Amino acid sequence: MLDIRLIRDNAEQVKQRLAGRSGDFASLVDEVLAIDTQRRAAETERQKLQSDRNRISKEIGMAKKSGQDTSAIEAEVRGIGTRIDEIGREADVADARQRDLLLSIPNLPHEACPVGESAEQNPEVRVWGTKPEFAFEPKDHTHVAGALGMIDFEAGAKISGSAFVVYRGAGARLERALISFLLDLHTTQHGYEEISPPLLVKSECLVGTGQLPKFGDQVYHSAADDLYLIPTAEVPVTNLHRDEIVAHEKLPINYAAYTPCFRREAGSAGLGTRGLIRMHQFDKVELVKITTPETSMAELESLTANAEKVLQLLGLHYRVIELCTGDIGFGSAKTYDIEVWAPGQGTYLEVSSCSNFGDYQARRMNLRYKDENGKNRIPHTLNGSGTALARLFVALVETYQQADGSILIPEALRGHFGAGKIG
RNA sequence: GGUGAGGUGGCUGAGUGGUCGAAAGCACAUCUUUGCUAAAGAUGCGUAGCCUUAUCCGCUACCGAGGGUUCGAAUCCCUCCCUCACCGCCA
Repeated sequence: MLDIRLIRDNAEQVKQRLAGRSGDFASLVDEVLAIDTQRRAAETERQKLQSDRNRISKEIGMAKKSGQDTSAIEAEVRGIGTRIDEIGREADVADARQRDLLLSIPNLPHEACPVGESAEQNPEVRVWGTKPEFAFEPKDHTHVAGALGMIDFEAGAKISGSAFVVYRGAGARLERALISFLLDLHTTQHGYEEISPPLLVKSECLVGTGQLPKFGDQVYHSAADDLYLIPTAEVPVTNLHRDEIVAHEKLPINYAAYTPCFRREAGSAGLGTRGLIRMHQFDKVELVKITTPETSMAELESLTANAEKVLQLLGLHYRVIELCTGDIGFGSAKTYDIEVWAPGQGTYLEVSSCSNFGDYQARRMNLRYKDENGKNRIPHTLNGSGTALARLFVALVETYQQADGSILIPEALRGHFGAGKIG
């Protein structure tokens, strides 16, 4: 959520920076400005009337004590009460409308965010490793892992429908090994605290991180309980500190969480047709940071480096791209995507999206921190996958497949997996 | 799911209709004094909104949440949520 004062005082600048995004938000800014004027006028009027009522009510109390008749003056205050109700409703409606509008305006892209219209203009930041060479035609992971009995799409479809999968045997074990490899790496080498959160959350959490109200059709919802299945651990983990004032000594806060992620993928083309690449449910280890505004950009670099380390240790070729203003996520101010090479696909797959949200999420969830001078300030929040599992699984299987159909397990993972190869 | 007890400021905890945003204690900050690894005293110390050139002043709201009664609600009434205990059920 943007600061209404920022919009009020720098409307043109705000519009200009939002213009870099895809979509037109200038009219929303105008609308919020208009409602803000209305809201403040009503609020001022209401408070003046309340002040009158408080004063007169006090006089009634004192008059009654001294035995005077107060019926005339009571009637007068009744009139004020009616007026307060009327103007109060007006103020409340305007206030709610203003909040709705603010919640549907995306974050301002950071000055450091490259300007561009779409994904084609995302600059490549760096490349690690090289595309592996094969003495044979590398196969798709569905064939390699399918032949070894590691994944079963038919079983997934039978139980839950399309775009669900059952991992089994070495596949299930590989998935589990990856999860503990990732968590161990981030908690013991990178200084993150491990979190295992609930997978069902209240709507407030989704508003806090920005999925609601705009993207409600992408999350699973249990109407009977009004709870939502998390689309990413970002939601419960960042909201751990919703409505809190955190002491500055605690910053930066670093959390790592493994959770399954649930996404409806409504309207996604090609859902489930490319093996494990786009599923309704997938595992992910998420990294979340809460930092001071001064350090958030440096923390974005370290968070991204922490995620990259995963691919380096597994010996997987990848590239890092920076999202341009036209491609950046709704709440993000600056984002790096890490894309791993999948030889069987002949393409790079996004396995991590590392974003600095600035104060956008923190303001939505009323998260603050007390600085060195005892002043309440709004911290910055960041998150990134470290990394998504299903696609990591794809890259691993496709990169380490052998001519005989077996899969080699990279050195770094052998301790967790308990073997050097599959098949 | 049932029954009972509760939800007050960073914490503990008073407060059952009228100068209560709320006593007191603890914690914290600044200052003073004695002195020295501590003690005593003074002062200050919640959040948000409105007004405003202003983080001054002033005003408003907030005592789990939302409604209601009343001239006036932390205090009375209703609904809901949460915590704790016991029972039931259960991985």
